[in-house]
Amino acid sequence: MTIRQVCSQYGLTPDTLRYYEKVGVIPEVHRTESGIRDYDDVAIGWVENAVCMRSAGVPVESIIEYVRLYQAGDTTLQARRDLLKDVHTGLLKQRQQMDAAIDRLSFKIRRYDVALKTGVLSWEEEDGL
Amino acid sequence: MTIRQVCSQYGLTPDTLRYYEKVGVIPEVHRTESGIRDYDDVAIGWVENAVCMRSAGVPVESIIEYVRLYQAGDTTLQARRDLLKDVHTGLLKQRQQMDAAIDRLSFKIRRYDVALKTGVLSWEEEDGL
DNA sequence: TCTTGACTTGGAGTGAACTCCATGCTGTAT
DNA sequence: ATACAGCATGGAGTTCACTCCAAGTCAAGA
Repeated sequence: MTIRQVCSQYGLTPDTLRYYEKVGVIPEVHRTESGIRDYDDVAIGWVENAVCMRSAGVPVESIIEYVRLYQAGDTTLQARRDLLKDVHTGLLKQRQQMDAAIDRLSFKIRRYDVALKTGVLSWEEEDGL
Repeated sequence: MTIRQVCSQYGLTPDTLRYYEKVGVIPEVHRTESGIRDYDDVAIGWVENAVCMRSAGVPVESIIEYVRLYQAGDTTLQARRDLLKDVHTGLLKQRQQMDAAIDRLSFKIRRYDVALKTGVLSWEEEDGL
C-alpha cells in the first residue's frame, strides 16, 4: 500500500505520515528497492493507533514513548502498561473537563432558545453569559 | 480582587490572564486609578467561562468571538446561540474520538494485565499493540 | 526518449496558545 | 525614606504538531 492510499484511508497527508515515521509515532515502514514506502498490515495497525490516539488529543510524545518501549521488547511490558494507564487516566480527566463544558454550553443554548422564542431576556447580567 | 488571587483560584498565571484580556478571551477588566486590575464578580464570571472552555479544548478564537458578540448587544442573540451550538457540536464529536481512544486503551491495558499476571503473551504480533 | 506525476529527503516555515523578559510604576513594611 | 515584592506594558521567545518547499529520483504512458 502506498503512502497516498494510507493517507486517503485515514484522512492524513503524506507529510503528516512521513512526519509520524520520522519522529517515531509509528515504527519505520518497509520500503521497495527504490526506497518507496510500502505499508503492510502491521504498519497500517500502527497508523490506526496513531490516528486514534492523536484524534483524542494524546500527545505525540506519549505515542512515541509507547512505540519505543514496544520495540525494546518483552522486558518493557510493565512500563508499557503503566504508560497506557497514565494516558488512559489523562483522557478520563480530560473527558470530565469536556463534560463540564458541554453541560455549560447546553445550559446556555437552552437559555438562548427561550430568549429567542419569547423575546424575553430577563437574565443576561446575573452571571457570565 | 487582584490578578494573583484570581490566578491562584483558577490555576492560571498572571501572564495567561493578561493574555486572555489582551486578545479578548475575557472583556477588559476594571482598573484602580493607578492602573492595577481589580476583578469583580462579573470579570470572574468571564474568567470562569474562559477556564471551563479552554480546559475542554475550545479554541481561543471561538471564545473571543463569543465575547465580541456578547459585547455587541442584544442584536447578536441568534449569532451567539449559533456559535455556542457549533462549539457544542464540536465538543460532542471530540468526545466521541476520546471515547474511542479510551476504549482502545482499556482493552490494551486489560491485555497487559493478563500477560503480566500469567506471564503469557500469546498475542503481540496479531494487531498493532 | 521524453514528459508527467508520485515518491524521496532535509530543512525551513506556520499557527495556536501561551510564556518569558526588560523596563518601569506602585504601595506596604521597616 | 528606602527597600522590595507585586503589578503594568510591549514585544520577543517557546512549544507543539504539523505543513510546506526545494531539489532530486522513479515508473508508466505518449
